[in-house]
Amino acid sequence: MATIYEVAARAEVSPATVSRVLNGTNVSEDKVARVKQAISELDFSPNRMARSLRRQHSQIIALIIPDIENPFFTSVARGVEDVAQAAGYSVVLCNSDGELSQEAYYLDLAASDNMAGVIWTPASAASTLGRFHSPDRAVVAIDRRPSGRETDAVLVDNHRAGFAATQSLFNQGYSRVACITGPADVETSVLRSEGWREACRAHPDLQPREDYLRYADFRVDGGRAALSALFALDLAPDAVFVANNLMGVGVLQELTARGITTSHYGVAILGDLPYFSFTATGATVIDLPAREIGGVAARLLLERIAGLTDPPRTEVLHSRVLPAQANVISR
Amino acid sequence: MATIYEVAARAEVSPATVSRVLNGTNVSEDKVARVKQAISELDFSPNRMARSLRRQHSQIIALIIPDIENPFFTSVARGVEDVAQAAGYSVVLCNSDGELSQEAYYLDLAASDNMAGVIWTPASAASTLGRFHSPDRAVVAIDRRPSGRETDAVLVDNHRAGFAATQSLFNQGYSRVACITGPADVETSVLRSEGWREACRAHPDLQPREDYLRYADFRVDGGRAALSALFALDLAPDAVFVANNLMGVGVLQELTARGITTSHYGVAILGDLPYFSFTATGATVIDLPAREIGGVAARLLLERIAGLTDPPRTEVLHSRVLPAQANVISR
DNA sequence: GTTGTAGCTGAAATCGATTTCAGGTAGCGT
DNA sequence: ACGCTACCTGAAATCGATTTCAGCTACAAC
Repeated sequence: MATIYEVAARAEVSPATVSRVLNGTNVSEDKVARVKQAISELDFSPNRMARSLRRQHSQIIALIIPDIENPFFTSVARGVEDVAQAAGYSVVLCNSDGELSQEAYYLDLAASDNMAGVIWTPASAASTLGRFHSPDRAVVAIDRRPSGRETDAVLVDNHRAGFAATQSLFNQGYSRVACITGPADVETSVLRSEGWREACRAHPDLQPREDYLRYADFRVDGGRAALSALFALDLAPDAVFVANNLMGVGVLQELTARGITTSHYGVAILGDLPYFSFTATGATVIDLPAREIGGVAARLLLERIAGLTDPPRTEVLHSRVLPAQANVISR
Repeated sequence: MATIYEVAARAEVSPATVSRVLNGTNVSEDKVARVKQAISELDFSPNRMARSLRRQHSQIIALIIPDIENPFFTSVARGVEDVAQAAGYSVVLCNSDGELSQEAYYLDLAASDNMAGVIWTPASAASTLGRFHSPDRAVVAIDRRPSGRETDAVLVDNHRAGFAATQSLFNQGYSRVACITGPADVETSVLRSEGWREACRAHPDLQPREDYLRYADFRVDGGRAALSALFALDLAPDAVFVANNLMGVGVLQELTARGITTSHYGVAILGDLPYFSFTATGATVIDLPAREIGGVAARLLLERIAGLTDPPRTEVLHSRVLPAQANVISR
């Protein structure tokens, strides 16, 4: 691959001038023309490693998420990529698997690779930026916030979504509504379950039963096990609010296994599963604007990369309750 | 962030020695100790851009796929990432959207970024590596092959899978089996439909009808439209083999919309949809080992990066027909 | 005692861009 | 004519590692 020196030689200018042409600063017209000519003749494209080394940051954004096989994060990734790519940045995908050690590994990587910025879903409330923490490093949190709140964040209205989901179950006539949420040390989990709790309180003849609240792991099997445990209670609930999409799958699996249909058992799931649309699960789904979340996060990050120094901002996007049947044959 | 020079100064050795410690070559024990001490005191980690510039390739692998929101490719990505990460490489995710221009953009990027290698699903049979083509660049194709066949490839037994899927529909008692496959210029599409054709031929009292073969786009809507068109034929088919998972969703949508169930209409889908397991779609699913494909591709790529110069290799992984009910309540 | 070999070590070159610094030229005002 | 900007330009330093090259030491063999 050609270098800037070969271009310079061919155009009979100095490498500095070539660089200036590349970066659009003041160069006389005839030299610009000669350089462009040489560039195309040599099929030259600048070496990004050399550029990054000199500039002290690369054109790469790290996206750290807990599970790339969860369609929610896939859509987020898509949103991030669309915006990032349009701005000339590439996205490195990093699976933390929800583990602090993996997360720390990737943050370290982002630092030693001088990546332009990081968009991440902190694995837990205990997550920290480690060595990536620095005033001039761009960071945006997605879906949850890290322990120190000093970064930009893009969130959904978790509390309200939990409330609305639970509410809709009451409206459907159920009275003993349980809640299966994520790990207790994840902010998102807690907010969603508090939405549930509040909706229960608002219900006149019912106190929220604490044994109706189950902390699981945001995964299929965890959701399934949690529902199983709920069934073992003396007075089992007759409906359940599930705080993420995968646990929702687990719940539906368990119901199917027990031969129970959603016409007899209320299910509201926070977060959708694309391509499920043709099956009548009968569950109420609260739609999360995943792709938009990614897009907004990327935009905030790019602003930081460009040097914005405003105090941390938080964008809250809204979820949307889909009526129990709307997920049938839509799309 | 500390540099190798600061470490050298603190350990009272030359930068060269620090580098040697970092890379595990001959250094006396006491200096190794001093250097390690200094490294940990300064919390030093080497700047990967500088390293990449000097070494002429980075520790980054590009993964170019047509659709990150397709669970098949998501699983592939997961498989690639697991293997790559264990070897100290990161994965940059690139969505080509099946378009040659996007694909070319990312290949260019991989070249100008001196990425260690590329794993890709060529957008079409017309895809070429462009400027990334070079004897000492590592490349592995996944799922399909590019026009020149000079790279390693990881494929599935497309022809056989198409044959088996079709066969299973005949075995279930259907006799007019149609086929909905992908674009005609994609190798994978063609092989799968040829599997279908052969299975039809093998059936004594039936010639494969060419109007039963539909080329679509591997997407939901395309599958749906294709089935719709099949229904419009004089003698409509009574079963259909669908050549990928998303088109399978489209087909199931269309059937649901028409109030037809899979007990009256045969459906065999090549490629599964994770998390669908709890719904009894009644469709026969041919499982593809997506994650394994990614893992194998990454392994082949790493071998090339390490300098292997054998002639191009092709690994074929096997699909597996799941009986029509096995996808209910599994997992 | 001399020579040879093996193993360490540091100085300096190198990777390919960007950027600073120090001119050089041209045009304009007085 | 002289001085002042304003604008271009190229030489050289720079980013932070790796790697070559040559020198040094220590020890063994003859």
